Amino acid sequence: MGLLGNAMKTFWKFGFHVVSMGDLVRETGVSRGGIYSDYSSKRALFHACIDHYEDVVIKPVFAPVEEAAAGVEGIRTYLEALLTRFDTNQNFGRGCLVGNTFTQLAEGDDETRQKILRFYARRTCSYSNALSYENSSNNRLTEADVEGLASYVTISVQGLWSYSRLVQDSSVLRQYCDMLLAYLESHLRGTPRSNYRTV
Amino acid sequence: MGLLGNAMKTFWKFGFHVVSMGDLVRETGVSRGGIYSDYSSKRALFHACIDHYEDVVIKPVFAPVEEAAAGVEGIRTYLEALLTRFDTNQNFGRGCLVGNTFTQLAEGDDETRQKILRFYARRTCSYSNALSYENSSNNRLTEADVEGLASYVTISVQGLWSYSRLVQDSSVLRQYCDMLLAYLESHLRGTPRSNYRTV
DNA sequence: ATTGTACTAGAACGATCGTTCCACTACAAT
DNA sequence: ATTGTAGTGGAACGATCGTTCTAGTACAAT
Repeated sequence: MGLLGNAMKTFWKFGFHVVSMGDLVRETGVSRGGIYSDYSSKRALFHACIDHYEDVVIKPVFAPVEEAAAGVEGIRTYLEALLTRFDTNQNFGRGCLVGNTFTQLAEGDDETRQKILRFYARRTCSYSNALSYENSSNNRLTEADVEGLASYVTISVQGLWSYSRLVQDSSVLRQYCDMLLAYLESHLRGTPRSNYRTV
Repeated sequence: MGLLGNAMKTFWKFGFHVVSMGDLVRETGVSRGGIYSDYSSKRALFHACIDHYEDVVIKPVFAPVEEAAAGVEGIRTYLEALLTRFDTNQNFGRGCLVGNTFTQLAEGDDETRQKILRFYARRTCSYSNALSYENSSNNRLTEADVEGLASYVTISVQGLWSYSRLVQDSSVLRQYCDMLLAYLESHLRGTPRSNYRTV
């Protein structure tokens, strides 16, 4: 799996401050010298892990949202994949590496903070595109409404990831996803507003 | 403000692992000996801080949800109070002490984990009671639906607290609350389902 | 065969950690 | 006036931290 992958897993599970270089040496199988020849510091390695996390963990599972014609179904596919992970993978109980990180940001660590902000901005932008596509069929919502809905999804999914770290089985998470998706559909797929007004 | 209050603030802002005993001495104004005469360890102090947090931070602002006839309005009042805090207080940017903590739980720290689980169980139970009261006027939802809705609120509010740590102004949080409350109302206050079926 | 590269295990560095201890002070109770 | 209590500032403890360094090994390229 490699240095980066194993380091990512370790940070993901325990958090930056809890993980020591000794832990990393043990979990990655790479010596101290080997780690420091590739990364200048524990923090630099951690930043690389965040990038790696977005590439190998988030990107594949998030891909359905980023398709041109994603719509609510794209978001549904994403959430289904998340729930499957929670059920079948060893990833259950870890939450989201990025989401975990910003609850333990040291003051003044603006580089990490900016990294995280950009991460969430990309998610929200993708949600916005997906929902905008869905909305384009009947234009029930204004663009501002779609943006608001996209932020709603970002924050809700943050809650979902967080909570997945705490609970033991995924049924409550599954129910949460169903309700979230029903909410999106009720906003986007219901009878267009104009019909309500003119009838 | 006292030892407990200042220690709580410090842990809240930076997280358990980042805060050192030296930080606590500086921030609380109490000497090392003074702290250790009251609490057996840093961890014991932290646990006391979580209890103190629930008492002095959560309980007052959460009270409207726990009233007998809370309903969705009780939850609205709670969320409004949260948003006001985010806007006016120095608490902005800290998130929730409990929510922050479980993203950085060390493996095997079951005592803290149980503390956190109980915290969220109490929130969900209160939401359930509040929503059950609202539902009692028309019994639109089953008891199981009300439970599901209560979990939905718990997870959503977790997302809200988390995200409050990241964003700079509260407008996106305010919008989130409005949408969440509208969702609750649409489930509880709409025309009873039986009407849809018989008409 | 030699050189260079990449890596290893682990010693060692200074710093800081949580914790304990000590001598001392302030002050209320007797 | 004496005692007891509670707390102070700060030294000191062993442990562990992130980081650097050294000596040695494996192996591909020349």
